Amino acid sequence: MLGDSTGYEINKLFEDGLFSHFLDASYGSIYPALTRLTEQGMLTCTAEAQDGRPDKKVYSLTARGKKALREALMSPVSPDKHRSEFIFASIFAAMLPGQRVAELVDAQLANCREDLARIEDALASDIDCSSKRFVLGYGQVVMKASIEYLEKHRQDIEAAASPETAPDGAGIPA
Amino acid sequence: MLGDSTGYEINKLFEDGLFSHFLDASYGSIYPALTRLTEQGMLTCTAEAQDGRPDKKVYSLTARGKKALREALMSPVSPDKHRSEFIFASIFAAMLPGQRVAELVDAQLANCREDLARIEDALASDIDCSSKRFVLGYGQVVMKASIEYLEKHRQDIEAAASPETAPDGAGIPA
DNA sequence: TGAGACATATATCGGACCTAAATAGGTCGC
DNA sequence: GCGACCTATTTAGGTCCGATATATGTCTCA
Repeated sequence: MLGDSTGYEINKLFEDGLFSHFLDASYGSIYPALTRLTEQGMLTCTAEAQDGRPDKKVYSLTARGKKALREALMSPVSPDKHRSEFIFASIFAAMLPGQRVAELVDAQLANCREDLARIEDALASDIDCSSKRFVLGYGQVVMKASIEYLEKHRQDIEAAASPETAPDGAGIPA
Repeated sequence: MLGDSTGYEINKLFEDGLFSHFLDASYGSIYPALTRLTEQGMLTCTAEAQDGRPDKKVYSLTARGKKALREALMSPVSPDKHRSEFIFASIFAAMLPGQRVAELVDAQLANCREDLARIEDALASDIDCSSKRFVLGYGQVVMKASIEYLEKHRQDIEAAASPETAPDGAGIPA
């Protein structure tokens, strides 16, 4: 729907592109899906020969594929899922040394800042499309809120860390 | 680590409890994991007979299990994953009727508000544990930021919706 | 000029995980 | 007494991810 594309390019969309913050899909899903959708008449495939590399297979959405997408978008959407190993580790801060907790917060902050930078780059360059701006703006406010919270409250979780003195498991929620 | 528990109770932790916003796991993961961890000596299991129901199997973390948890928490954590079908649909707002887009925003707002209410209930009742407060607080600010953004910018995505007049696909990002 | 890192490009295996249903009875409200 | 919902475990089926294999081009830096 976003234009003719190869599996490789679709993967990049999920890794660095417009989709990267709120969506995910990997080669193990993308290539089998392209094959299946072509068999079902949702896509057409044009192979372009290249020297020294596998053929570049460019896929295009058919009218039927577009109809199927529109129908899919009319059916109920499931609620967001947000998974965080950082949060998981934070729950058990009381059994970790303070240094490790600080390290976890630093890593989380670095991830958020990187994500925010990527989003703001995209916002600065492609201000053309309103749905794109809406999606990027959503990611931006969520990342900003996370960063602000971590900066303001990191001492709370760092204080919860178990120094050598505290007994194992003291302070873990019941 | 959070106390002796059954598989059923662990599931509730992921569905409504402390873990529900940032983590997920279902019976299909929980029960096999409990069996495997018991075989590996990470857990012990005590079956309590109940009339008319399957035995209630109460699992307890062993010293070895606790050590393995601590080691796991010292190994690198992967970055957060945030998946949203709402965002996916928003990207294609231009091929949907305005009514459908408004419906999607309403549903997303309802989900966020429900989540926020659950978090704030938990914050109001259990203010005992600092790591718990930190985790709930993180969820709270993220949900608040989402709700605020949706309320302030919903007209942007609703305006991007394709009325009957616009051609299919006009306004979809390139 | 050469080494190493990174990008292009597709494909697939193994395993982890989720969804959903099956099973069986209990409690609570109306 | 009926229906809705809660307790409690188990598993079959299918989807999806992570990692790797395969081959080659390009860019950087010494």
